[in-house]
Amino acid sequence: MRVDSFYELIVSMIKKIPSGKVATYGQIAALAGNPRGARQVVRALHASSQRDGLPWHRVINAKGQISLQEGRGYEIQKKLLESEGIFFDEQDKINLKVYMWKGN
DNA sequence: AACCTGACTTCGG
DNA sequence: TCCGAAGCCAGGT
Repeated sequence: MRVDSFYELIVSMIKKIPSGKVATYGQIAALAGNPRGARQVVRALHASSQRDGLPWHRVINAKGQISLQEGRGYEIQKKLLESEGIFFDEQDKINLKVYMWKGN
């Protein structure tokens, strides 16, 4: 099977996101070495969410919102984040200034 | 090989 | 501040 170090890197970065914090796709991509690879992060998530074991729900878009649509996991992700103590404002947005993971 | 698609990001009006 | 358009990258058809 084919393994890109970039892909592996993405997965390991996601695993490092601490509970109660979130990271954006672009941020993860940058940490993995490709600032323009946000879409590849999405791909990694799709592939790994099945295997379970990584906090896919802590990855959101640059606006601080969940990118999934209702009935497509949106509610599940929101619930998971709230259970970790993450607060959503009136517009269902997360305050990145407070919850964004600083990386490591 | 060309074209389409996606859990994105950024810039300009 | 909000919305649309363009840019980006890689895998699937």
